[in-house]
Amino acid sequence: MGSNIKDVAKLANVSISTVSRVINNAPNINPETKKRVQDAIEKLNFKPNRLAQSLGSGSFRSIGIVSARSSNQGFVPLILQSISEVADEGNYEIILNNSVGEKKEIEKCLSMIDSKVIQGLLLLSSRINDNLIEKLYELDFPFVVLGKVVNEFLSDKVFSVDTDNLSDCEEAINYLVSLGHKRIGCIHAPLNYVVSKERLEGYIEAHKKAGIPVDYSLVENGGYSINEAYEATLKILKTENPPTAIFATDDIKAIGAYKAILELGLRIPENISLIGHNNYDISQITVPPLTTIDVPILELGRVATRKLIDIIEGKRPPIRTILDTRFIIRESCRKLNA
Amino acid sequence: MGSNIKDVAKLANVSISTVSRVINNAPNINPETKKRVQDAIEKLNFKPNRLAQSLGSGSFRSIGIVSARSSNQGFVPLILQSISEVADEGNYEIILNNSVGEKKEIEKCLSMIDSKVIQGLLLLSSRINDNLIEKLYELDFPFVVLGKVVNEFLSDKVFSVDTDNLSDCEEAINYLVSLGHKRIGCIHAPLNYVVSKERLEGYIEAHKKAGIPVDYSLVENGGYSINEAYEATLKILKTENPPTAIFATDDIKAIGAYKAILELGLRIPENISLIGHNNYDISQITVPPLTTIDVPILELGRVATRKLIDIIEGKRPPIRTILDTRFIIRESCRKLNA
DNA sequence: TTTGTTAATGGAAGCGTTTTCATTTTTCAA
DNA sequence: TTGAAAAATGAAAACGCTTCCATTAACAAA
Repeated sequence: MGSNIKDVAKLANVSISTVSRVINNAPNINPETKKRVQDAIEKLNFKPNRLAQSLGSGSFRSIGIVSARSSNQGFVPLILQSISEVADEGNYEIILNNSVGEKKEIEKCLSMIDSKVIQGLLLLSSRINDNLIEKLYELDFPFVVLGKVVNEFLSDKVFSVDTDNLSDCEEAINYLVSLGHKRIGCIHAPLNYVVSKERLEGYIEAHKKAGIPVDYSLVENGGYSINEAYEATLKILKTENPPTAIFATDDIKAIGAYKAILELGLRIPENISLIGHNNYDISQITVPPLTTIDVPILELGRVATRKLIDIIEGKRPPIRTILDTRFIIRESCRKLNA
Repeated sequence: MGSNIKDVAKLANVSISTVSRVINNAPNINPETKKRVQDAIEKLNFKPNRLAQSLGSGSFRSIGIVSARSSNQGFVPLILQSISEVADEGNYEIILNNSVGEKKEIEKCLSMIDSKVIQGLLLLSSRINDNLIEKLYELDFPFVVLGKVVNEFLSDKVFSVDTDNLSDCEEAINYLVSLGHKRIGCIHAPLNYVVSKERLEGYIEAHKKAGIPVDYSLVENGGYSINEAYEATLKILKTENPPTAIFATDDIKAIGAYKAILELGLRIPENISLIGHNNYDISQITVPPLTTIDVPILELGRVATRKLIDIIEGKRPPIRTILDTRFIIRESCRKLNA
């Protein structure tokens, strides 16, 4: 209990340099010496003090996760799981930054960086005017963004992993259009997040391409909670000329929409077609099951973490990686009668 | 950029000891000296190297979270938020241990402890045969468990924060009984987690007290996912003598139950009454809204984290804290006709 | 043999703090 | 006015590693 490298060195009858070499798997060690040191380590149950190692080497091997950014609560536990997986493999610790509010978030990040606690940062999403991203870029600190960086100067300089939100949302709307829908509502998330804006843009773009004018009275901010989405849906459905279909940019919002639709005595898909996004578990279980877009959340976390570790270790991974999504047709949409 | 305590000392014309004292708010510093040092710190934008501080002081000020324990995915982001809040206040970092599987989980914990990375550990739930708890207790390492410790030797020695699952589940069953229900099903989580077992026990206990025999063909393991709960409910409903009410030990499972019930052409609450547990957002939005039990998740996280920090800092907080839950009657239950 | 290389190891100087102990300075009661 | 206690500060030894540099040993080529 409480042995240090010195004790090991003494027991193995070598210098602490040699012990350090064994610990770090350095080349050019006599196999016999190595064995002797390893035996001593075992015997003393020696575990290197990570703080001392870090101070000596200059790296604590840890990555920070800026998680409060993800408005989407279903997302977080899933992605943390895959991030942990990869971080563990690379022998990195994960330090959480859950600060709420941009100011506190930035403060906490800078503090962790300045005090040498973290070697890299993973942002779980990107914002439209992302001050943190700008700061990190200026500092030349290793970081990866999950999502698109919209700042025109930075967009091709910042490492990111993402899906193609624009086109997958277009696909969803195209599908509705192909079923004959022309009045399609949209419940989106707050637009200061890039992902939210992109999804809305996909909705708009598809309309343009189909030659259908967007009726903005059918487009509502559904906030972050089921309940806000419910309210937003209600609003849309109570417009003078209500939609025949609704696209929710997130399954959780779709859940709120279900509620509103049912409450007004309408049925899905008979009266209203509904599409979600993300393919959370719950989308399979709704009645009827929800047509949605599958996002490879775990893979997103894995790829991003690998990329971040590469950057930290001086490699040059691709700047931007786009992962595929998958449109999943279930039973929440129907063909509109002519 | 990259200044250290030495630079500050030089600029302020004092020794590094004095700078250290200022940083750490030690007593007995001349206010003028202090001012001078603070100015120098500001001027050089000096931020103490946390790793060096830790090595010097022997504490990195960080707590580990064993999170993969929580089978309950809705729980994690919420509680992480409140944990972060309190940890930030106390100037502690949060390091995530998301290892899957008991063996890896224990390994990772011990490794973090041995290598001095963490000063305390928060277990997001307890298991029936909890080897990690035993190990931590033997090591006399600071830790807090969210949930009950059932090992008879340890139960009154391990710090914990919890709610009274047994009695809140009893209350739920009592309510159903008061509505005239005698055949009540139960969808529970895997019983290797204490909380799952307790909730089932509450169900059983209430039956006993009411003089109603428990029919174990109505008790099913609903696993971790909505889908497993759905399957379990289906099984219960298809028994020869199906129940008139179902208690799901978690709202997520209740969602699975909704699906199964509706699918069989039954209605809630007309044909089947349903009660959940935890009062997640979604329970308000189901049709009809779900009667459930509110658990103060955020408060649970806050109290546990405060307790852990107290332990780390040598104080003696109460061994066990029980927080109140609240039975929330909504519209998913009805009185049974005689 | 001698020389040049490479493998294997040790010594010691960091890394950037905290903390103990000693020393100097100040304060204040007698 | 003195002396003891308290306040303020500094010097230097930790803390437990990594890593650079030097040294020795081994071995092959000349």
